[in-house]
Amino acid sequence: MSGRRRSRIERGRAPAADPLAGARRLPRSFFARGPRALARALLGRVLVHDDPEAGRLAGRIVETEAYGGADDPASHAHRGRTPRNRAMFGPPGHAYVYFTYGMHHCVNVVCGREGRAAAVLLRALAPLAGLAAMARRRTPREPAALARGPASLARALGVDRRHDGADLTRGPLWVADAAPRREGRRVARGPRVGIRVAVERPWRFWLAGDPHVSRGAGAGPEPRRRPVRAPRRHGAGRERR
DNA sequence: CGTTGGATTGGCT
DNA sequence: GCCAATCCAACGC
Repeated sequence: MSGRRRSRIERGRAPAADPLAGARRLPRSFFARGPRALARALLGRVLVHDDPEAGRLAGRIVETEAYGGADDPASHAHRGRTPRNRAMFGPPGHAYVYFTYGMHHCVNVVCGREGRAAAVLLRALAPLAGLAAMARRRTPREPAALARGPASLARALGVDRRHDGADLTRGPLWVADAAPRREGRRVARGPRVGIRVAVERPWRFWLAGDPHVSRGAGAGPEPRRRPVRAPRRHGAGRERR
């Protein structure tokens, strides 16, 4: 949120000629914070992949999930460093891309400080550029579904294991600070999708009402804002991070 | 070295 | 709503 000066972005409807005009690449410092804070801060920013072949592929981040390290039983880094999760322990501002289910890739943004595992899983984007190229690689071609869901998102942007460990502050894969950021939407949160442990930690964040947010396998269509009795413990039972 | 199941998805019962 | 697809990381022996 620096007051950068730029001719006012098109207000109201505007030709999406170049949705990234004037966009700045987010610096390392932006990623140097805890996963929950970053998960929120990333909402509304734009993930960009200047693909050597497909050209510019980009979408606004509308859904994220925070993952910690040893303290987070749902994290890949829960049991320490391994060949797969090593990027999670590296410096912030890099990508942690993993392969799963024998066919899918998922993209994370590494955060926090080097040596301590933490990352934010990118779960859904509102496509902004390269829609045609994205549609070419995706099965449901409906625009709203092109990058809905972590594996769909990776597929749409052409991100795979080659990007594991990539520096987001330098390479073709980066995060832009582009307006309009949230279009007035509030940030909603709920349990992480597909996670069976630490369900009491609502570390999934999304822009309320955004049509590009994933259904969340089994987490219900539009998660409730407040599951009536959310045992919010005070004092004891408080965990770090 | 064998086994288990996954931060998922799309198509079909 | 259910389940197969399809690889391989993590873990147990």
